[in-house]
Amino acid sequence: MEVINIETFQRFFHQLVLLYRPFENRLNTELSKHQLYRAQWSIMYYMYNDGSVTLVELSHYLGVEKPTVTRTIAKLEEMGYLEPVPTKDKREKRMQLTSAGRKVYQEVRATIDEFEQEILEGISEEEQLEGIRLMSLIRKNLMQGEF
Amino acid sequence: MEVINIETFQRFFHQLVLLYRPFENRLNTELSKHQLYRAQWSIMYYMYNDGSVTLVELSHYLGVEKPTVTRTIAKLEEMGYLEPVPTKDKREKRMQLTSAGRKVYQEVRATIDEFEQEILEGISEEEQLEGIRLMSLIRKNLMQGEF
DNA sequence: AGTAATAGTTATCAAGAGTAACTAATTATG
DNA sequence: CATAATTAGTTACTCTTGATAACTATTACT
Repeated sequence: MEVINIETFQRFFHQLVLLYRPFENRLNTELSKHQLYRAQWSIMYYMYNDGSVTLVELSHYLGVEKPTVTRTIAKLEEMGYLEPVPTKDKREKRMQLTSAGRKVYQEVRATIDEFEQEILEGISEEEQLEGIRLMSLIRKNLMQGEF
Repeated sequence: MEVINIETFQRFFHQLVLLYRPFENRLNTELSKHQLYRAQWSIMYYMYNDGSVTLVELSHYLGVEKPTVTRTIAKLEEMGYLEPVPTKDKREKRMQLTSAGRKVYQEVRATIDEFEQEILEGISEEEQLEGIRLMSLIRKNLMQGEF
């Protein structure tokens, strides 16, 4: 087993920073074809996979504050992609995708899948899975104590 | 060898988005102890390792537009961390860290190293190196054709 | 019943990035 | 060599996405 080299630590996170900007740029380019932004897409993604969610759930999941979620949700509702789901607790605002929202999700997903496959070229599924594992581990370490 | 599963593509990039936000939050918290921001730090990092650079070099390296670099550089110069290096080409603005800049860099690096080691807990150097390799590969795919 | 905590909103601010349009300097071309 | 094209950087302006503080309404706790 090798000794942990301090240079590795540096390079890992610097690389993350360097990767994220071009990635987000490209993602936004794809999303703009559907008049959507990254923050909106993240919420639609979560809802498509997990059904109805409250704003607090979203806030925890995305790691952003409640006012940020309120604004993005309001915009998506205005666009007709989200609708409220009645709940017992009257404080809660539970939302789900409308049928229009699900339709747009599927269209966007087709575009995004294409672009993602393109930039993951030359990377095996095994490597990708290892990457996912790494990222979720780091995320867990980061969120330790938050929320 | 396994067949590439479409679900893996989705999850990889969604995981990247989910990792980046808490990471940047935490990084900014560390940097705020030194009155610095992420964008400024990225530039200092690049300069410390690569010596003097022009704004265009920075723009390519960081994947942002020139006006963004201009602004950040101006702020760092005002703070006394950067100084211009004379060049033959009078259009160019070549910059390097001042001694104050190098001093601050080293101080910040101590803080950042600590935090990075903390959140990379439980991840072997081998895995980290694999992660770095993956990220730079994807970055290369992403930047294909840009610039 | 009265206090705590929770969910969400409103208002305001800031970082950081982009685009368009520009100047000054250098290279290329005809 | 003179002029056109390219390159480096700047200025002015806009936008997205996030944060904080202070608030209301509802629910849970003691």
